Amino acid sequence: MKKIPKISESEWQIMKLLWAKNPSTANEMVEKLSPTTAWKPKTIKTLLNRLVKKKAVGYEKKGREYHYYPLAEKSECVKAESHSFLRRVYNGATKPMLAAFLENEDLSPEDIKELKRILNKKGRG
Amino acid sequence: MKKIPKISESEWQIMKLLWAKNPSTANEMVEKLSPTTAWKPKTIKTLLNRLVKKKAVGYEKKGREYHYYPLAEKSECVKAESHSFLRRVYNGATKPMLAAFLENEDLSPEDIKELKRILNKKGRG
DNA sequence: CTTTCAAGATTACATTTGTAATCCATACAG
DNA sequence: CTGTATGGATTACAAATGTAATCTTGAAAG
Repeated sequence: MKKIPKISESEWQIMKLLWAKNPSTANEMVEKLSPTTAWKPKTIKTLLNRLVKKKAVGYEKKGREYHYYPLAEKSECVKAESHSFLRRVYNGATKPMLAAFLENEDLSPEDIKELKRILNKKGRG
Repeated sequence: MKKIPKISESEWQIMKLLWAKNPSTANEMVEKLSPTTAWKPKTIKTLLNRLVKKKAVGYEKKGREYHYYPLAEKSECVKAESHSFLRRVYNGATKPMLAAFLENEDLSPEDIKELKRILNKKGRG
């Protein structure tokens, strides 16, 4: 298993964009983030630089701009962050965490059906 | 709803101890943490101080020691941290998050049964 | 009472993070 | 060709965090 770099709260925003559209230019990301954040373009460049330094992101020069792409795998990062959360908040106990979410969060009947389906498959496995 | 202070990774360790045994002395916590962390006692005192400053923890003087107790409510902190995680990693989408955990984490047959029970109750609700 | 030792208060310091502004080089406008 | 604007590189700076050492004070020991 490769080692995944630690990705901060703000950096996660960037990574999610890159996983969704690979590759992206800095300006594309500025566009996509402008409705949801108040970040100045320079801020986004800084975050990209840090991610490059952490080897979470790579780039290729295309004309005057860079085309950035994720180096860290989404599934790995999600797993790491999930486990970190689970450990921090629930001492690593999966079931209580799931129970809390199932009880407290809104779920549509379709969601519930889908989750039951997963549980059934799991039970049989 | 009251505003809950931001609790860092390390501080969570402290808060969990205080929620589990309320109140606790600093030395009790040092004891409890010594198997799991490499923190020096002074480090733990620092974390307690910061939590006091953040109003997440209070204390009462008892003889020469303080008896520390949580001011922030566990359920509130757990909820805040959960939502933060959900937003950061899953853009706030509960179902995909649950599906990922259900599929990837180990669950005993009893766990599965219990979770199904919760889902059934939810479905009926 | 006085000394001392340990709790807590204060201070320390590097790293990470959030948030950007300024500097520099070069691809395009003319 | 030359000037300029823009993308990226470098620098900036405060707050938060991890991790702890030193200072201060008062309770306990004698």
